[in-house]
Amino acid sequence: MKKLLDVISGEMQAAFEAAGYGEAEASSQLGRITLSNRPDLCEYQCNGAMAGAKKFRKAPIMIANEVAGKLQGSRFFSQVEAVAPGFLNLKISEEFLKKYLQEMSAAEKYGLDMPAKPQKIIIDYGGANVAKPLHVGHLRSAVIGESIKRICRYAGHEVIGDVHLGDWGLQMGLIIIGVKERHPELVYFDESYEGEYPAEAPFTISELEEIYPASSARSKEDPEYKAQAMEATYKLQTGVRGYRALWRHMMNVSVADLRKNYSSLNVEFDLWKGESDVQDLIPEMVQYMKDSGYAYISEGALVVDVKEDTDTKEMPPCMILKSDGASLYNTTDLATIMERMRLYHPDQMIYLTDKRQELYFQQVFRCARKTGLVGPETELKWIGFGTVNGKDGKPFKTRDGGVMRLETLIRDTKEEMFKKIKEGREMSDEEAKTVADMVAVSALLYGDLSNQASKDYIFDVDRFTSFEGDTGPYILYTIVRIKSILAKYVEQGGSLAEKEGLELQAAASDAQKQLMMQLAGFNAMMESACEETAPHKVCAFIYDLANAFNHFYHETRILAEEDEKQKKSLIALLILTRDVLETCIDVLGFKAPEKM
RNA sequence: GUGUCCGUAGCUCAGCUGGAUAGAGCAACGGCCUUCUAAGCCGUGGGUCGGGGGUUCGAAUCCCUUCGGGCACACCA
Repeated sequence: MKKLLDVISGEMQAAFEAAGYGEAEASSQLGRITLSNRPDLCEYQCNGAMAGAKKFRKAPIMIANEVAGKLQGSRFFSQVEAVAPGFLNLKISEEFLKKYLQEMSAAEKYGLDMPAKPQKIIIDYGGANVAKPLHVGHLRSAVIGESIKRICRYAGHEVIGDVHLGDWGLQMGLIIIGVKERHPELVYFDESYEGEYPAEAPFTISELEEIYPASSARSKEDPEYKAQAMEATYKLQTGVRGYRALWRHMMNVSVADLRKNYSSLNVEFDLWKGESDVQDLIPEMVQYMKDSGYAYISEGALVVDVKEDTDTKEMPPCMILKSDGASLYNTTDLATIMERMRLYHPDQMIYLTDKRQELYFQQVFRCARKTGLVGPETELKWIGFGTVNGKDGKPFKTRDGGVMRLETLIRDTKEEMFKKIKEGREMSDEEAKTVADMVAVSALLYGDLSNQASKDYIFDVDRFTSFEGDTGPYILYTIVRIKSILAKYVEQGGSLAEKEGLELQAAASDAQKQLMMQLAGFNAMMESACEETAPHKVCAFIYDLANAFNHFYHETRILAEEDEKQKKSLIALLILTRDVLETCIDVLGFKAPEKM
């Protein structure tokens, strides 16, 4: 379905042409219509007359007048006005708007066109490491990645989400020796042991999460300890049985915990792959890079040059192997790219990481292209997100200066929300708990997603969980309000079934028209949110939509409407508003309760 | 040092393919619940869009410069 702005821009363009301003190629944009930035004067505007003034050597107001003349009686506009110095101020026809929304209601995905060629997209997000607790920073990667995945899916693409665990590096060695230190008697460390290893893990998730930071801290001060960890890492990677068995336990315990945390945020991955999955591909890849002449030894390390003539900055080579011959992050990432190309041959791979990794991904992407791992038909995209800061503007910490665990954060937010609900509403504990969880998730996700991903942002739980303003709870409240009216309508004997003559009529008030205009922008918004991988656009849209609805709500008696036809029209509008809002929060990753 | 991102109301942020009077939320103040959820709605106050220069009929938006801040710059991930 054509976007509303495109429809009316087409009409405007035709008017420019009819008035004799169509022949020049540069004028093809003259008819472009945008939302008005002066809602007191008009609903939409076109500035083409001013843009064309120079080209046609004519005063813009004269052009505007001629174009406006061509549009008198247009079925799209109820008002076309040429205003100094050359603005074309437009009001849309209620009848046309009504028809547009009727078509939109009936259309698949509310009029969002599906791509001619759906893309296969792999999105790598989450950034979780085995045996390391998730913290606030992981919230961003998970939440933004999940939303981008859902937006692209809704827009008609095939999207595969991969958590891509950090499960193979030195951190594993550190944990192994940490475990060994605490429980040297475990069979995993007995190299002469040949029997079956226990099925039960010798640690819980909390123990694991305690071991890693302790080991990590110690390795920084104690070179001997670090050497042990490196040796353990080596043993694990070369396949020592006991170490592998221990590693599998770490994986199982940790992945179960990660799943739990992610699912409490409605984050779901299709793939739980990790660095370990591509280890077997590394020798082959390294050999290929050597044989093809791309890789060479520099300062002892194996590297691939990724400089380009147009670079204005230093571009260090992409390192494939360290000088001691060991693999590193780059090696695994390149091997993963190779594997993904073989298994899925995606049209696009999207990586979501902290923005500090920008240069690193530039190197890896260039290397992958230069060496032919990725062909020109596959797009590599990196999305960097900003740091999560505390109210002081510095990286977010707990009160005592430690790292805030994601689990704690989610729990605190849910508890806080539960309290607020019990204070303000009559609700059983059980129901309040369910509602609080939903509202808390909306607060966290909306709080994050409404900011532009690339920017740092201040994480302020008090603000996100606030009942007021531009927040997740406000959006949910609006949806619940609509649901409540619809429920009452049914209670009073109405029916929401499609065949009940719930036909949208032309707007009966200005507030209603504003709401309808806002709804009509859905397909354009969703398309651009997908193209630009920008969940915050969805947030901005539903915030405007919720405002438009609440304004309309306060001016309009819906259930008390006496004209039956008009009442059904209002109900149809409510249904559409609810559905669009729910579609939007679904792509953001949260849901609305029935009551709150 | 090189590169890069950012600087908009007291605070948190939109707006940036150039358009008319720069917008929201919070905070402050004032209204609106016997009527569909007041977690709402309406209103008031609050701005050298970091500074300077340029391009343009027109600049928060484009270009240059300058100040302030964040981040990155091969054997970490």
